Amino acid sequence: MTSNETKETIKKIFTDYLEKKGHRKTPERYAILDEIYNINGHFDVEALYILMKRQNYRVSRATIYNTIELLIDCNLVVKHQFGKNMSQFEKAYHCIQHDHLIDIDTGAVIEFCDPRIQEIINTACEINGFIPSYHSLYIYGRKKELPEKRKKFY
Amino acid sequence: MTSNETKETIKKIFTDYLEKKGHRKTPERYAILDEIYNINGHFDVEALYILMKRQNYRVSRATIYNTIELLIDCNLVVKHQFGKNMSQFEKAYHCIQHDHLIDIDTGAVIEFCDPRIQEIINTACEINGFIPSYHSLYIYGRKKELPEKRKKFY
DNA sequence: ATTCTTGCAAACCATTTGCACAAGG
DNA sequence: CCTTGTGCAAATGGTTTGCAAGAAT
Repeated sequence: MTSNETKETIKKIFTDYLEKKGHRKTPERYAILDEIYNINGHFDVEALYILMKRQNYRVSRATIYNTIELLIDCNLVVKHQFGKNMSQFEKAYHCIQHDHLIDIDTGAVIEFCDPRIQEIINTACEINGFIPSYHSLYIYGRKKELPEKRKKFY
Repeated sequence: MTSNETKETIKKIFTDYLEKKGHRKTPERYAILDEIYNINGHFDVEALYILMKRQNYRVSRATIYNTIELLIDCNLVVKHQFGKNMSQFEKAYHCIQHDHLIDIDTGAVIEFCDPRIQEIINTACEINGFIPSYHSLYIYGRKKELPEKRKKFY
C-alpha cells in the first residue's frame, strides 16, 4: 500500500502546513491522518469514528471533522458528495488522478482515469483567471444490460 | 427567457413522465415545475419555498422535495452539491451544457462550457458499459490576483 | 370508492457549536 | 501561563417521515 517513506512525506506535508498556519501539532491530528491513509477507497466521518473507537482511540467526531478540514486545506484529503446528504472523503496524496462514474440505480461508484480532464481544467481556469486547486467529476448513468431484478436503494 | 411553446414542451415531458410512471398529475407539481423554470441560475429548496409562499401558493417543503425528485428523474432538473450541506438545483431542459468553477475563498460559482467533456463521458461509459444520464464537473480554485482583503465565508 | 398526494409538524441525522478541561507553545 | 484544541453533549438545520384530510383517477 503506502510505503513508510511515503508516510513520512505525508506527515511532513501536514507538519509544514500546521506550522505555516500556526496550528498546534496534536497527537489526535496525526492519528487521524494516519488512520485515513490506512483506508482504501471512500469513507465517511462516522465510519472513521467507529474505526478509531474500535482501536481504542479516545477521539470525538468533532475533532475528526476539524482535522479533515485541515487535511482538505493542505490537499491531503478530498471531499466527495455523491448526491447523498453525507460527505465522503478519500486520501489524496500521490493517488492517481481519477474521477467517478456512479450507478443511478445501485449507488455503486466506479473510478476511472482520463488525462483529458486536465486540459478542460486548464482552459477553464485560464479564461477566468483562476489557479486550479482540485476538481470533481461525477458521471451518473445506468448499466447497459439490465439484470432481471435490481434493488433501488438510493 | 423561456418561450411559451418551450414551456408547453416542458410541461408535456413532465406529463408523459407522470403518466408513464403512473403518478398523478396534480396542480402542485405543475406549479412547482413552472416556478422552477422562471428561476435563472441555481436555487435551493428554501428559496423556492419562500418564493412560492410570497406568491400565495399553498405549498409545503415536503411537496417541493417530492416534486423535485420527480423532475430530476425525468431530467428536467439537475441537482448540485457545491460542498455545502445544502443541495442546489437548476432547470435542465434545453440549457446549454455547462459546468462550474467554484471560488474556494468566496464560494462564488462561475459557469463555463467545454464540449470536450462529452468525449470523456462517452469514453468512461463505453468502457464500463454504462448509458450516461447526466454529470457534474466542479473545478475548485482561487483567483489569480488576490484582492487585499477577502472574507472567507465557507 | 380507492389510493395517491398534500400540508403540517415532528422526527431524523450529519454536522456544528458551547463549554469546561487538557495540553501545546 | 496563555491560548488553542479536545471530548462530550446539546443545538442546528436541511431533509425525511407520519398522519389525517383532500384530491386524482
